[in-house]
Amino acid sequence: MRDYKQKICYCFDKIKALFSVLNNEELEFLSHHNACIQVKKNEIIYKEGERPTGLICLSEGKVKIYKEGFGGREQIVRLAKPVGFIGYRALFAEENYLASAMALENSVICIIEKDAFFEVLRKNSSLSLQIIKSLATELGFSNSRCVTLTQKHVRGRLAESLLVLVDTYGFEEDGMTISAYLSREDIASLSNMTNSNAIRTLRQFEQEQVVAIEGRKIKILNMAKLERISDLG
Amino acid sequence: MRDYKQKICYCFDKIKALFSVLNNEELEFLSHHNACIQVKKNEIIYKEGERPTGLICLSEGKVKIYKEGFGGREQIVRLAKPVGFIGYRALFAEENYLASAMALENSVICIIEKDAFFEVLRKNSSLSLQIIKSLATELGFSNSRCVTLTQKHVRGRLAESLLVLVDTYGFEEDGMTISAYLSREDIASLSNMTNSNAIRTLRQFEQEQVVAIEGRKIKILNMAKLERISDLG
DNA sequence: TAAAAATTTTGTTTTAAAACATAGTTATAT
DNA sequence: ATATAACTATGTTTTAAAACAAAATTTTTA
Repeated sequence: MRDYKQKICYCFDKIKALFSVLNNEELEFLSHHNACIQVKKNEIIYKEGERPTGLICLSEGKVKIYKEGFGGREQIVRLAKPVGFIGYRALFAEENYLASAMALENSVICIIEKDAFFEVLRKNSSLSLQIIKSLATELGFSNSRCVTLTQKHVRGRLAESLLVLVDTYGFEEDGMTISAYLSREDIASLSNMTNSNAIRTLRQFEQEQVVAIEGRKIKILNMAKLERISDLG
Repeated sequence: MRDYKQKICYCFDKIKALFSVLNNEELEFLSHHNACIQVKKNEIIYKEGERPTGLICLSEGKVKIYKEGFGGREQIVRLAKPVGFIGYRALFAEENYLASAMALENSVICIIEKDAFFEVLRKNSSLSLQIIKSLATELGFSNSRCVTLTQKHVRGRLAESLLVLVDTYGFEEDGMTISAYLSREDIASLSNMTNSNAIRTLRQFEQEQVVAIEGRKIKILNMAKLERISDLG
């Protein structure tokens, strides 16, 4: 596990949005048990097997949550965006992490101490209900994604992944460039396919004028067609 | 949705075990907002797209939770055993069902009215925490299973499914016969493969003396080897 | 009990995707 | 500025699993 040194925190205000159901006193309390850390691109925030020490909030940046599969083949379970939680599953299940988290770009995270957080959680049932709802929603995503990752073909999976990227990170100002610059490797891990297939299929999409590619920059030219490819499987 | 008629309930005592954190008053309250229903083998309890009306508890029997995939290909998401909840994900996410539930054998379910349950939930933070924990645990399973279903080969997937069956339903008195009699079709849906492959691979396992087959009855002859096949992928 | 339906079984063919190989390109560090 | 490493790209071969087909068996029902 990374060595989390306490630093002066400039970002608690940002993550407040995640705790809209708390009152000022509770917010104040959490802010005193909070540490902020800058993580560099490609830096690992936590690793599979480690023990959670607190509730991690992503304040700025982008993070991938991924699992190591067979023969070192990686699968991206989830992409996190600010402002949002990461690593909460293991915390709530009282387990060690089952996945790892890595910054996709320079990011800022806040860590709220475990005990402090649970103290608030025990008292505030609105917060509990909110967490129950979001865990249940995520479980739904996970189940659905499992079906598509196993049943869709390469084209359908890649198309879906691009849509997931758009859903998660949105577009740049031009309204067509996906606002996330993943490596082909990461696109492959997200789509559950080999590197080669991700590259090849992306190239196909370009030839079909569904996307335009410029290095890691991907522009969606024909959203409707992309959705059709995804839906077709 | 099935027409849930109120019936005299003989089974609330059984499902009480699920609510160990509630006091007698709360239990009493829930028991008055509870209906018990017998469902026959192959009967559908709820379908993808329907709206949850309450918290369903499986009191007796076995139930599969499955999703319809592409080209009607079914994937079993989870197997439920008594005593346990089913259909709670959609209820907590405040969504319609994303999966369907079908009885694998004659079963008894109890349905606790939605509003009554949430009323108790809002007041009892231990119950909330318990639910948070179990949702988080299940999310972990779901993520892990997704990796194995996509990355393991047919043999590994089938071996894992047999282990899941054992984990969930255990053995008969002989200590080797899996205490669940699924169709080959269901074994295939659980292992994310075609019918033919499930049958063929099961036959292979028999030839390798890992299992013994007698119709739907499956005996595990060599657990260690089965685990090895599963771990190898 | 016979007929029909559903399920299980086995063999063959086809195909999608992985594995492999190798070259070109871009980024990083010295 | 040049060397090294990391990433991207593309072609070829191999392989695992799906698709297809058709028979045998079991279960259901009329």
